[in-house]
Amino acid sequence: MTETKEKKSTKGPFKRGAGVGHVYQTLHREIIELKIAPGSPIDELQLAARFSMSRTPIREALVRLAAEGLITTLPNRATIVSNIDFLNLSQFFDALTLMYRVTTRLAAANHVPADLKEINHWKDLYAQAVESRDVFEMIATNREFHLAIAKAGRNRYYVELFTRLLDEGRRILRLYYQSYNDEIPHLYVDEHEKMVQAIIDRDLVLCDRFAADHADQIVRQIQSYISADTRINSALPLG
Amino acid sequence: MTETKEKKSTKGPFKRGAGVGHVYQTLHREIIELKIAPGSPIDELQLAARFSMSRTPIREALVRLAAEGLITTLPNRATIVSNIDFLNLSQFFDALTLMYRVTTRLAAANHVPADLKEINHWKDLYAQAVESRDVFEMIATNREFHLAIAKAGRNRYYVELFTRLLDEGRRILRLYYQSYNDEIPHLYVDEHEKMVQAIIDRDLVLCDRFAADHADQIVRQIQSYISADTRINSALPLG
DNA sequence: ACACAATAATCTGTCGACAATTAAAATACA
DNA sequence: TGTATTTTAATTGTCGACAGATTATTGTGT
Repeated sequence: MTETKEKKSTKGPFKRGAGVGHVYQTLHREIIELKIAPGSPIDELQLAARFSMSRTPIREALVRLAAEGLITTLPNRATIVSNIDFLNLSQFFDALTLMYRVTTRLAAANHVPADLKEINHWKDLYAQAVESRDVFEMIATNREFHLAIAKAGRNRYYVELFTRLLDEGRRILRLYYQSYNDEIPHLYVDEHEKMVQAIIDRDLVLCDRFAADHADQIVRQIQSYISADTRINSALPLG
Repeated sequence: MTETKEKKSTKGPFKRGAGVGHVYQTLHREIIELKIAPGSPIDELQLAARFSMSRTPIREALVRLAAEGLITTLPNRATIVSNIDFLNLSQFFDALTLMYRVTTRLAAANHVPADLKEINHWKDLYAQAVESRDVFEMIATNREFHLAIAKAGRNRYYVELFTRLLDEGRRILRLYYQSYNDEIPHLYVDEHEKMVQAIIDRDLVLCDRFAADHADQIVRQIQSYISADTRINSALPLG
């Protein structure tokens, strides 16, 4: 046999228990990228057919997503993609700002050379996305950039919370990207540059200030998007 | 029929989908309270027999616990209760301290009268537990006290992270309660009193300082427990 | 024509069983 | 006797099917 294990058959393309992870990751991305709109019902049978597997592993993936708050299960009724609760956005902004500050500070304190390589990698990709005016790529690379900083800070609790917050932020930005303005992203490129330099210099105070400023920028941007939004009732929960 | 719905039979004491929640809560508590030791294997068949239900709802509860990090699933092999990783305790201390400070500050800013009632309730219960020298009750009520403060702060992201951290702390304290000293708890009673007063006065600065001090106390306490621990290899992961 | 009740359809929650995989036990061999 | 190899056992991951519950549909009465 030239190939020991690639696909055990045409039906089951995943080996033993890898399917759940695949379903989880796929749905996660589709929810974050608003491929599935908030409030949309999730049909287990449909997913089972789509991924060509039983409902059982599908449900396990859904339970994971529910634990993360990405989907909401109405008991005995449909499970839906969680709505973005615009009524409590201040909680989100507050936590996001704090995590920006804390993770950047910790990165300055704890980073090793390998971390800088990763951070610079995403910093460059973000600048590149700005150059080519690819809005979705900007949103995605910006997330990875700040997540790389968080990982350099070496605190799994912060990394976990920050990941959730950045993902939530991606959903909101996607929802309002229509009014995206390409002045702001260039500003972000500069701010990213300054943050990285402060991390390299291990200047905690400067990191904290840059991170706070950066967070304020993003919060203001999101707020301006929302207030500039013209769609009627776009912010109302569907349920 | 005098009773419309209580138990549909002697076998299934829970109605439609309430079983998973029960299993989750029960296992959660048993893990937190160290009824099940870290590293212990979790047998699905055994749990299914114990709760007299199929493996399917058991597995869903386990997936939830795994998402929370309380259990670890080795693929195709046993799932075990997660070990406390003593190598990265500083991450835990750092995050715990930050959450103490942030939640107490927010409580000062956002609390309403009903919150104070809840906070005072648990403050009194803690003091009472100290009086009766019930160590486990101290640990439990202390958690509820600080969680009540966090809830008064009205930020679900912080409440969620803080909950996880406090639970992790409970596991560690349980592991080392043998050397519990009843001088410290009295100090905590005073500190709790001062924190509540600062919250009532809406004094953010004072809240921050008291919370930071309180966190430092607890961190020092845990650290002293660990260094005073005489058991050989008690801090080593089993795997 | 509208409100209400009965019925049907659809989807979730649960179950028992089978397949795949790994750990343990038994056997063979040096 | 100790080590490698096969066999057995136990346990996880997956499946198809059934039962309970909710929503949509149809039917009935005023």
